[in-house]
Amino acid sequence: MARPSKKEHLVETAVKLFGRDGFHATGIDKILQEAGVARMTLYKHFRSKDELILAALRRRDEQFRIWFKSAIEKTGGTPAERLLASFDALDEWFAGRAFAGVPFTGCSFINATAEFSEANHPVHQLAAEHKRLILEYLRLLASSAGARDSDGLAWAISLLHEGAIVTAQVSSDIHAGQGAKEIARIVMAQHGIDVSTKSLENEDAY
Amino acid sequence: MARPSKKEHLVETAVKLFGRDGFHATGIDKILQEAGVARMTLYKHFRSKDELILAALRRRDEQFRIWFKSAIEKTGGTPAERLLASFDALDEWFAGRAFAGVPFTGCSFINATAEFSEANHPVHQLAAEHKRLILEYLRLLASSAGARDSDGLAWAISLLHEGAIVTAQVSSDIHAGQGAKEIARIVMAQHGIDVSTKSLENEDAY
DNA sequence: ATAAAAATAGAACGATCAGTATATATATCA
DNA sequence: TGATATATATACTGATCGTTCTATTTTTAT
Repeated sequence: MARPSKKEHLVETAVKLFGRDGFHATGIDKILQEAGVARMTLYKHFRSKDELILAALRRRDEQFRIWFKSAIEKTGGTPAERLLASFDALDEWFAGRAFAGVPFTGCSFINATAEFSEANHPVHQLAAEHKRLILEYLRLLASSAGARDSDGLAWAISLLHEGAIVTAQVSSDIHAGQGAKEIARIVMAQHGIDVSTKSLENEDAY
Repeated sequence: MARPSKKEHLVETAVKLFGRDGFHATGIDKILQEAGVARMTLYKHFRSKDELILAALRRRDEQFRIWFKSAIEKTGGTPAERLLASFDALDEWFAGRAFAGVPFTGCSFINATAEFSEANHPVHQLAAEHKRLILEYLRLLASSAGARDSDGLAWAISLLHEGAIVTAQVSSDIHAGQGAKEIARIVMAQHGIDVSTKSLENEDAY
């Protein structure tokens, strides 16, 4: 069959099923069946289920960060506006409009630490790394936005992201991002960034 | 044996193991062995594993809310101070000092929605109800504190809680509560509540 | 065309899963 | 003492778990 396909398709299927049903609840057989791949093909590419989990999460990390940054940057605003736009992106995700109509089932990395609680487990560490990479991106935006304490602001925005994700997940609150956005506005103002609705509209207008 | 014991001990063991290792990864046999209870005793009290999960989460909801409220109220401050004290309580939890030295492994209810993603699943709904009850308590505090929009403030504090919990869990950040507390101060000020460190010290002093 | 590589089907592994059956023992309370 | 819970141990389902083995077929590259 097509060379770029088998292993890749296996990982993509794993991303989908692990994300929807969880890691322990998703058996190898279900992944194989859904992907239409033979069992030995899996074990030719991966030593174990754990390695498939890691591969799936690495793929998800790549996939998510690419989508997230592009969703933010396509708005074409200032760094301050992009920080705020990140919350609009979250709501798109919550509404199931982010990844080819796949329903929102929470953040795969938060969910991963729920099933792998030991901090030194490779899966848990991969989740922590994913969050670190996003935090780094937010730091860049916060710094470009002229925040007094860009590290502190980025950390705060990240915490608001996590809060919105969990609120959307647990309480089925599709608009949690907008609520978090208002809090972000207050925090950004405190960091010396102008976030008045007017100035934002002026940026967009004409 | 002691009447108040067998079923109760089973549920408490389930709370501990489900909380630490997750729901699907924790087999019935491990719970029975750890609790020192016969298998048939479990099925005399519970129809299925799912019902044990529900019982464990109900117990955890009770246990957690009682601890949380008492940890906040023992500070004896004003309603505004209690809202801020909630973040100190979180850090106690994160440090493993809240529940008889049991290490922090995240919020069992957030973790539950990670493993039961369907919103109408009884386990997921129980998790949502738990969060609703905490939000109700925060609304009471926000209202007593004289917040302009007590619903909005309570919602914001709740979101900061979730953000702190997830940040502590994923990134092993034991002090996430203190960071969230600073954000809460800013938000509360915006809601017309005096949260200057000075006024708080004045409340405590002497 | 031929050799090497990749993917296939299918059986089997031992372990564990949730749940049931049976039969014995231990309490509780009249 | 005797009747009635309640708990016990143990073995047993049938299903599924992750993983390995063997042997065959298909694809790729020379």
